[in-house]
Amino acid sequence: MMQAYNPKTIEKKWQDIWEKEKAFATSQDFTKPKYYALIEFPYPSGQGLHVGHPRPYTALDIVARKRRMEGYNVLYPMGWDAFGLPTENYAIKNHIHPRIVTENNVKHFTEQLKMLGYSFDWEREVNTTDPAYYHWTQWIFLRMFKAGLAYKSQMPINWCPSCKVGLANEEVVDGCCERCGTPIYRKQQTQWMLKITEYADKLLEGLDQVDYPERVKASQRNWIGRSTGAEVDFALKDTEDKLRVFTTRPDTLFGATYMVMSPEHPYIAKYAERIQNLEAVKAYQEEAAKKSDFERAELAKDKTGVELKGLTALNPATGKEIPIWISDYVLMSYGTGAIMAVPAHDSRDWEFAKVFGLPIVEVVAGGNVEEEAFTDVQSGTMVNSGFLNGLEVEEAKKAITAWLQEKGLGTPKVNFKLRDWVFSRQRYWGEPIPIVFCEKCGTVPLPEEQLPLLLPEVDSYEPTDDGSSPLAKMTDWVNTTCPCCGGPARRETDTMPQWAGSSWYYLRYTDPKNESCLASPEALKYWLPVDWYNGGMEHTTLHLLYSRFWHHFLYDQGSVPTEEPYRKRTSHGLILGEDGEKMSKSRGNVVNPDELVDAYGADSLRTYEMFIGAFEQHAAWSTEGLKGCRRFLERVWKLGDMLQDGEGYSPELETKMHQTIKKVSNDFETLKYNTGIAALMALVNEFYRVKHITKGEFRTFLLLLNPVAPHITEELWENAGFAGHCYHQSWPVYDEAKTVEDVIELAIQVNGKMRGTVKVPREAEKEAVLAAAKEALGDKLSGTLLKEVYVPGRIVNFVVKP
RNA sequence: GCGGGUGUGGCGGAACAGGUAGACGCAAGGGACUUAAAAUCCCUCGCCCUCACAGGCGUGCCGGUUCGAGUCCGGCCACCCGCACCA
Repeated sequence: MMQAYNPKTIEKKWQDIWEKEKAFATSQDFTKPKYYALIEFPYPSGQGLHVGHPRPYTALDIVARKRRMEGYNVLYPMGWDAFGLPTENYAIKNHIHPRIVTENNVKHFTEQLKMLGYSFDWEREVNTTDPAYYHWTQWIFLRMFKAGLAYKSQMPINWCPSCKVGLANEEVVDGCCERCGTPIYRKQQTQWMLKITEYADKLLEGLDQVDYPERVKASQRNWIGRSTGAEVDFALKDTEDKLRVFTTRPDTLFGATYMVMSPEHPYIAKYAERIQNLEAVKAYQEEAAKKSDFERAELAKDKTGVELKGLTALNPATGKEIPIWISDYVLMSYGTGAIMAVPAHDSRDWEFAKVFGLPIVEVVAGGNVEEEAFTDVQSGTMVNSGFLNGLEVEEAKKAITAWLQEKGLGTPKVNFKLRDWVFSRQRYWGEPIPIVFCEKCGTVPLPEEQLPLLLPEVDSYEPTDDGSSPLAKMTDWVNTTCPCCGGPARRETDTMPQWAGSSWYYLRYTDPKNESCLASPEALKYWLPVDWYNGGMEHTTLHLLYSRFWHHFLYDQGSVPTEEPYRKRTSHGLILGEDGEKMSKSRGNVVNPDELVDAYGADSLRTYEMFIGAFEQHAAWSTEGLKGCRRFLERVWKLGDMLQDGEGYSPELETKMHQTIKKVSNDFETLKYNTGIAALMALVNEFYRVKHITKGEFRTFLLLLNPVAPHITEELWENAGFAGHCYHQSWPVYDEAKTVEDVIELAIQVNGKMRGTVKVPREAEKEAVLAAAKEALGDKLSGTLLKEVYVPGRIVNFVVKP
């Protein structure tokens, strides 16, 4: 009888051995087959890890450990996405430098991760706040600037009055700041922008060549929001001017009975003199400006607007004079900021027309436009549309577009919902933007040799109410000389958003200490693309899209060898609190991994997190369930007591062994960790049932369990006197032929209902099986036999008429 | 509204490619061991009827295909997530 299972001592013991032996260091041998497994690097918050973190980390740790045993050179790195607001806010509140806060948090996270026994290559740790790292973040920015993809723009931004920072559209949720929940409002400010829209099509097309879950691809496509249609010019009556609109339904042009401009449309000022009801118009504009985007959307139900009296347009198809309205249901930021309204075939226009009594003219037959807008494009025939009459919608689109082009009235056009990325933050704890403003030379990029541009020490990290960065107060730093002419110049004082550093970190892991480039071409060529990238669904439209954009750009620059960064992406489900609600401090349902590891051990926690349920689905925490996994490992621990000599598998377990190797091998590849572990539990139950285990069986079992529970398996391996360590061994192989029993139990049905079973040799002839089945049924089989169904290895079914 | 997903015991969840629904685990009940408790071990565990055997019902609902449907097809319902006056 060996000692009791004590995870505390054995886990520490093996973690020390792995560290000392550099057990999981990535090989520099580029001739070996490679495998790059990546998990999203964490933001080192003050709270430390919660039980949600280990789920994806363990999942890919299993893959990484298995791949090493299969002979791959594995890169499984870890790092820190350490710039960001919470650290800065904590620093402000407690008067500590954010760098110190970050160091402490990173230290805490590192201890926690090491305590869980992950096989990360800690030699390749990266930290986005390290100047040696953000050197290259700045470098990429400069490259974008030189390529014309980074530009400064005076524009309304999403301003969070609490964080005192401008936000990207992606960071605004329900009109509120994603971080603090404060309602945002629009504020005019000069901002750095990245032209992600230039890559909209590439980002869309790239999705076809990668292995992402459908829901991830769908949200990216939806976010990019490509729509095809046409731009059409409507002449303004009694002017030389035209009002341009974008429409996806040029086929309905004959039904355009009025037009609507956004309240921000420049024509309102341009034609102010003509507008007879200018006061009412201005009042409406002011009202609209006061509303946040959120309020605009919330009040969407009721259409409001004002007609521009004195300014009308001509429908190019009908030649009829039609009124122009302004309404906040038309957005200045999409299309041309103006629309042609076709109330019969657009539900928003229909509602507006009903409110203001505007004419509704049906041009696609098939619905009842008095009741509701008919928006179907699949069925329906053109009517009231001159030369389009009788055509189907799709044909009409082509015909009218050709006609518009011929007459010089319009052109085909593609629009995207995707907007350029607001890249400035008026904050301290971020990468300085390496740009200088010179009166003579204008906006000047810092020469690459001057990188990294270090974040200067400041007295206060407080953001300013006027919207300028804390760096603006550092006059010593701000005032500099122009790299171009040597004259006086000022530095850009905004910093980059947190998304910058995380947009390329996976590249740095391949060559983390390189001082002359972001990573050597040899390393990139060998390691890219990332073979498997797991992360949260919440990063699907932000991080994942941004990093793909940077990667496509770097590919165009010749800096990386692949178009797409990630070959395969998976998303883990959240771990919810025991109450089934999302874990949060305010709900008080947060579970701390430190206490769990202390009470049950890292191997138990790892096993439970993988056993908790389907990996891609959310799962509620259960400490009872964790205890069950600890119980399983206790049973594993005691297998040693039943150990018998024998290198092979005992006859009664041979099939089960081969089946289990097959099942576990497959399940660990396909995110089905829960059933893989279930198979290992079932195998242990078998060992207990037969009350013995051969050395050969024990070896195989330990190796299969090793990626999940690495500490206990190494300890048992050593205790059993096996040579070397588990992590030196090859992954067990199975013989397909031996995964099937020689004698199988067949189900027997009568008229499709289960009526019994029969044991027959696997290779038995049909006649023999049917005879055996009949005998097994006995007098349960009565009536006229109509049909006998025998599917070898599956089922026997007798169809009878009673 | 658009897009994606999910519905199976008291619970988390299994079920290859249409072939014995409920693997594995949790909880619960019973028993053994113990002065006792914990731990451990053994048994039971979808619902109804039955002492038991046998039987009937059962994978959100209705219908279809099939010898046979949790799985395929058609039509619904409910819930969750993402996006949303994007023209």
